[in-house]
Amino acid sequence: MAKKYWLMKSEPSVYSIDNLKKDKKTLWDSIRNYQARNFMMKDMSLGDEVLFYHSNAEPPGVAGVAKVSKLAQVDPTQFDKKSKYFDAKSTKEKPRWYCVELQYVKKFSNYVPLSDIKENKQLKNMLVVQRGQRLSIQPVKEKDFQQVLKMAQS
DNA sequence: GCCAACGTTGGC
DNA sequence: GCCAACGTTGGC
Repeated sequence: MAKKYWLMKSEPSVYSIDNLKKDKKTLWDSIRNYQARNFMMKDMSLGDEVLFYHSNAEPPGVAGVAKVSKLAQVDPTQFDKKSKYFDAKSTKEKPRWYCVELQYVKKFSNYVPLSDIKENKQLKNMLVVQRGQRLSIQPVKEKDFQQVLKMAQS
């Protein structure tokens, strides 16, 4: 299967590219949105590359690259009563939430702020620049992915 | 199954 | 901190 590309948002005050760099790998848990979950469950493959996006950051933007290192598995936080992501409607027999594991690839030496992506006409179709687009996991076209990499190098 | 109310996201 | 956009919930 051809490699696919994604953009995944994280608030750096919660989990940033530096956390991932230190951890090497992380479970992308706590996703409680069906569309985002379905991307992880149905569409992601091993080796898919991910733009690591810092949301609610100053400024918001793409901070680096990760890749999918494990396919979707049951999200453990849904069974943790102490977690804010606990879901009483989910059962072990039929878990509701799944998540993939991401592996650190690189942190951009040049952070790519959202404002630069918005100014780049070639990227005007990227979902992240569309108004009101809140989905925390988004598919990205290969040429858009490559363009963001280029911006991170310039 | 409609839709109003409410909660959350996330840029500004 | 504001608020627009969108998802979810729950009454009917």
